[in-house]
Amino acid sequence: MELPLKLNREFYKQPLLDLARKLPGKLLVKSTGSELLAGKIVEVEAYDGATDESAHSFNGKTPRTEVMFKEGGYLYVYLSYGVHYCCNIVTGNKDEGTAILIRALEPVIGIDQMAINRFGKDQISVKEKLNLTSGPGKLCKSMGIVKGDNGTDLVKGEIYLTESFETNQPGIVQTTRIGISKAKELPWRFYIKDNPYVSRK
DNA sequence: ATCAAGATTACCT
DNA sequence: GGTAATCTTGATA
Repeated sequence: MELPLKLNREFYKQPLLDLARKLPGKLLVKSTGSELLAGKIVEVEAYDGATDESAHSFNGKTPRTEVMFKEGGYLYVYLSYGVHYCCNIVTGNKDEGTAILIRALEPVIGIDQMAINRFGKDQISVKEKLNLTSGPGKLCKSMGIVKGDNGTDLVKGEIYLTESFETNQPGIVQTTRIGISKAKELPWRFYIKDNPYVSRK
C-alpha cells in the first residue's frame, strides 16, 4: 500500500490549536526494518505549558518534559499511572512547551501485528478490533511505542505522520478534555464525528 | 529519603 | 459504576 505524503517540519510548527484541529484524519506511521504499522488519528487533546495547568510542561522544563520544549515535530512519550505509555506530538516553536496527545486511532495498516502487540494473537473479533487503539494507552501498546521512543524526530525517524487518505475534511467535534483534574473547562479535545474508534463520546 | 499524584485500562458487581 | 494495578516524577526534608 502506498502511503500519503509525509508531513514536514513546517506542519508541526503551527500554533497548538491550529494543529490540533488538523490532526484528525492524518496517519500515524511506524516503519521499522520489516514492519509497517499505521493508524488514522481520530481523537486528540491539546496541552499548553504557558497557560494550561494540566499540561506536564506547566511548571517549566524538567528532565521528563524536556522534549515538550523542543520545536514542533518531536514525539513526547510518558508512562501513565505506572502502567501505560501515551504519546504526544510536540508543536510550535522551541521553548513553547506545547504538545498534542494522540488519544485514539483507527487501525489501517499492519492490523494483525497490532493485534499481536496488544492481545498476543492475530485473530481478533470485531469487538476486539474496536478496542485495539481506542485510547491513548491502547494505541501505544498496539503500535509498539515505548519510553525509548521519547524524543523521536518525526521528520527523520521511524515514527512519523502523513497526510490523510481522504481528500475531504472529516467532521470534527470539539469538547473538553478527559481524565484531568485541572483546567477542565478548556475545550481542547478534538475528534472525528461518529468514528467508532473514539475513546468516549 | 520519603511521599502523593497521575493526560489509563481492565475487570468486577 | 467502582476500583486495583503499578511506578515514575517532582516536590519537600
